[in-house]
Amino acid sequence: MLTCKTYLNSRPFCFAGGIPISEDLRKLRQLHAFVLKTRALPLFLPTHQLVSSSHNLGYLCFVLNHLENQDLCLHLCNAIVRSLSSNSFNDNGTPLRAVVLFREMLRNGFCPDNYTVPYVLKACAQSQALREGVQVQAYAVKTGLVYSNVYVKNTLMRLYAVCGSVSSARNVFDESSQRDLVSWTTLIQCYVKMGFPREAVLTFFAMCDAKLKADEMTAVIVLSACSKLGDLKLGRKIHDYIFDNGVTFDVFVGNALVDMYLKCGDDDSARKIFDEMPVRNVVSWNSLISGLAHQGEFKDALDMFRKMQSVSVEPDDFTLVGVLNSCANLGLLELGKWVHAYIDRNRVEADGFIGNALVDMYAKCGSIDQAFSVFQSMKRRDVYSYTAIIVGFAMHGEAKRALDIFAEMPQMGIKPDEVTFIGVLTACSHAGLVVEGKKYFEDISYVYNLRPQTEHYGCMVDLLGRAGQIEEAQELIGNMPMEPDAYVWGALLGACRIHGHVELGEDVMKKLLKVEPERDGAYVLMSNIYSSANKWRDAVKLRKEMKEKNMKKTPGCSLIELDGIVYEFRKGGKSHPRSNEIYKLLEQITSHIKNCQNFAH
DNA sequence: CCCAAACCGA
Repeated sequence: MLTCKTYLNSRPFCFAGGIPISEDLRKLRQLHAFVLKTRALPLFLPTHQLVSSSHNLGYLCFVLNHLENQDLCLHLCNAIVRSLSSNSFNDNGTPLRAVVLFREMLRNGFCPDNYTVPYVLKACAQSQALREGVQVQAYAVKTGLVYSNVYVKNTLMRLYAVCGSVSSARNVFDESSQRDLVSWTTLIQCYVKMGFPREAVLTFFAMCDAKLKADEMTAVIVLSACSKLGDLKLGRKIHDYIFDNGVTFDVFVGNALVDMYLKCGDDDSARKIFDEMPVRNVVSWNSLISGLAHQGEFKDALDMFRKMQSVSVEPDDFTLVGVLNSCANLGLLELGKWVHAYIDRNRVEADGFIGNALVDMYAKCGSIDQAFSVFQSMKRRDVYSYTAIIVGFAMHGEAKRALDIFAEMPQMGIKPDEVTFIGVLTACSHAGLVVEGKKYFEDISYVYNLRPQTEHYGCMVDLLGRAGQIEEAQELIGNMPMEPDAYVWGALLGACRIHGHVELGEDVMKKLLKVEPERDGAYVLMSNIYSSANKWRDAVKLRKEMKEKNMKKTPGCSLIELDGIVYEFRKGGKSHPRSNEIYKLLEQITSHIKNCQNFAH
């Protein structure tokens, strides 16, 4: 005789996957027998136990259908659907089992209700199962749930949001006037995720017009839209809104504010918020570190990383990517290696973001072989991995290796993006591969269906210009579908310098000054052209003009790390204690190089 | 039912 004791004695927390099917089935049979006999469930049967039987959802449904109390039946199914869709229980395709149960419910004559549907939809959203979700939607439309229950509506919007369909989410939103804060927030979120921050902010304002007040979640999402727009004025406005409307300043809001201020270029406000946060978590530190790195303030980013360690906050992937990025841009190979060792100690393999950041770091720090070995050891490589190593080889003058790696991409099923082609074209440019470069440039549009950007034209002008094909470079500029920018003109002016075209140079300088009047690059290049043509008077005149205009100097700057100390050298700077000796040596090297050049000619 | 942050560039 089966008693409830039998059930209570079995392990209460055996989840599916942990137990063999046979035992699962045996338990269901026991349950089946019990239900058939009593038309009731054993007392105190925990839901977990039912969930653990979820390998046989059809059978489970069938069993439950024999219960006398049909309300209880539905209630149990809902509990199971709910736990199948919950976060704590969603490895290896568990969420989709919620859909299976939903189907079994219909097959067994249950009527899924306003508790079932949102959770099934949530499960679909988790697995990005749009096809299944749409079928559930059909049910929700047929039963009218979509119109009568705002939870159903919101989870449906959420499904479309994660599947990337703004218009469908918007349709659901528009369909009935029953909307709450979550509906608005989900729509705003959808816009941000799909790369329409402007629409997100407009929707937020529409929400305000509809007399709804944002909560912390809405605030966080709208702030992230401001970050993406880099619109400081707007960001401040949202900050004021948060303050005026009593939105709780929790750690999420704080983090979002730090992120927003940094992405909008207001470091001081970001630091102020950070300092005043009553509670901080690793994300707070990450926002600060990656935000500073994003602004190009790599040294500050690393200072914050040290501070973070001094208060014993464990770095996560996001932190390490920010740190590696800073190392890459400062050339800090030693710290980069330390991070690499840290990763090896704390995880199995360096893939994804971390692996890509490592490849980039080693490449930028001059260890191209290390970069390549990390690249090769990665189990999964994406377009970022490939681009990082291609750009790395290109920077190191190894055009052939760069192009060989590029040729591998199609076989691996990875489509190059715009940045990849920057790497490919610079590789060609440095190696003087004009014919190949032209071919790759054509391929951008005709093979890969991408649109060449101003940057790609810049590379091509550089490539043609260096090779002395100035007319062709000019022709290319003439055919550009967009306005040439400073890089394009700069590349052409650089070519004029290399090949000594004074008159054309003067022309190009004017064009360059038009698009970039505030920088000194055009003057510097042009005065070099004059000097090499022995037109000293023109050169001096230009230098004088430059001084009068008081323009922004592009600081020539390099960093070198020695025994863990970073030395920063600026053009003309004398900050180093032994700068006299350094300049003397530099002069010797320069004259040595000049001698070699003369010898070569 | 809705919460933030990261990797490739001339």
